[in-house]
Amino acid sequence: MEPHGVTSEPTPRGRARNPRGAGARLHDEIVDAAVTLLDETGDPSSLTLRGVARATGVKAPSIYPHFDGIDEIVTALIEHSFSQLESDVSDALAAAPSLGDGLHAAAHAYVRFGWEHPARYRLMFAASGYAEHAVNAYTLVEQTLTHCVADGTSTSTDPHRDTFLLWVALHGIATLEKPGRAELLRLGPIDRDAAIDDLVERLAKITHRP
Amino acid sequence: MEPHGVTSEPTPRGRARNPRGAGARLHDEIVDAAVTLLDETGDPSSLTLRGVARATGVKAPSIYPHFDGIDEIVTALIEHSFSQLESDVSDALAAAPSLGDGLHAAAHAYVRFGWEHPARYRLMFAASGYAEHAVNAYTLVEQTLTHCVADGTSTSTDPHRDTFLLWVALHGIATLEKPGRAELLRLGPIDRDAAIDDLVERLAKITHRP
DNA sequence: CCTCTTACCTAACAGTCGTTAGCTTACAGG
DNA sequence: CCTGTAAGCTAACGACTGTTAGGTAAGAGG
Repeated sequence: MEPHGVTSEPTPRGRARNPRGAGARLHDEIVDAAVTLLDETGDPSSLTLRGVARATGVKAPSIYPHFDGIDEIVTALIEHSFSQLESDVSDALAAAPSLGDGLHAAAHAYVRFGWEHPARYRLMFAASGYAEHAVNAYTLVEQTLTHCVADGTSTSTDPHRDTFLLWVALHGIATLEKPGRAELLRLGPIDRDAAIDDLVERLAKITHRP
Repeated sequence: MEPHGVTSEPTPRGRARNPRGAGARLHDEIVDAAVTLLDETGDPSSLTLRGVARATGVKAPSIYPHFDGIDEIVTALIEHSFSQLESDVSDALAAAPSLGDGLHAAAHAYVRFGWEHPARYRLMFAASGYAEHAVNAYTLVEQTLTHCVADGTSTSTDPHRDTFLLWVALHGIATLEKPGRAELLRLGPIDRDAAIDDLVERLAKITHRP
């Protein structure tokens, strides 16, 4: 480009341009940048079109070929996050040696997601319409609990209701922050991980793990 | 008022001015306006200095004698809301005929606040430092639960931990929205109010009410 | 009646935001 | 090699934001 190269960067202004057919690659880069931007700032108001463009390494107008505006980006971010949460939960469930352990592992995986991405977790459930996304992980847990009842691991008489109660409680603990907040609350030290196990045992009526 | 009134408004531009010594009255009006603004829009990003001024019926610079900026207004809003929540809970507790009923009533009052002011409730717990505010209502519940144990209404062996579990679960249900969201979730109809009672009984180990 | 302080205002600034219009540059197909 | 188009750019707009500087009107004290 420059005859005798003082400027060695591939593109003089802006970022490295995507190759010919791969313009769609920017679409995913934008969502990823929005995710890390939200995770790092912790502030949903940082999700502006210009801010996301900046985080992507792109000028603002370059967003428009891929998204109609910031709302579409946020929608994509939320969908991306829900599928991440869902696979976290189902992976934990699948990797466990037993159904009871699976429920415990799934509960921990769920709450961990909330602890590790607090701003994103809040945004996911702030928007109305979270129900459609959450339903997959939800029915997964409900089915597991039903199987637990069948094989005697759970004494639940209403897996449908108990799944709801368990999820509500986990949702509550997930919106807390993970570090020593309990001490800040002057409650004395409370082991959060043990609390999750307690909730699973009491609300899903799972007998103590062997 | 006016001798021959074409202009009937007391002050030609702006709002009715406060009387001489009562300039501090605007301070509370600003907080009230911020509260209703957030409750009505449901969007924390509507809490701008100019927006709050508009809702108060005042021009933007008139805020500065009372608050250094929007952050101070939000802080005042949060403190106001926590004391409202606290009095809601303690009123419910005090009005109940028995300790067990009191815990149920307090739980319902707590969740109702979250349902009726969703954006405000979220903002209250989004800011770090909510712990200092919540601690009052919290210890109130813990003491009540301890008394329940003493008089046999609860079989809890660890009121401290069980208060934490109960609060976490209530916090979870409070961040849901009140209308038929459960149906939206395709869970089939779940009675939210009955769910609250379930949580109180199972987590605080309260025996069924007479 | 006069004055001075209180309570609030207007005017204006710099910065950020979303959005449109139009330009530049690299590369694939002929 | 030439050309067309894809990929991303610059420039600019109008609207909104926080914030400062300085004005105006009303009412209490003298």
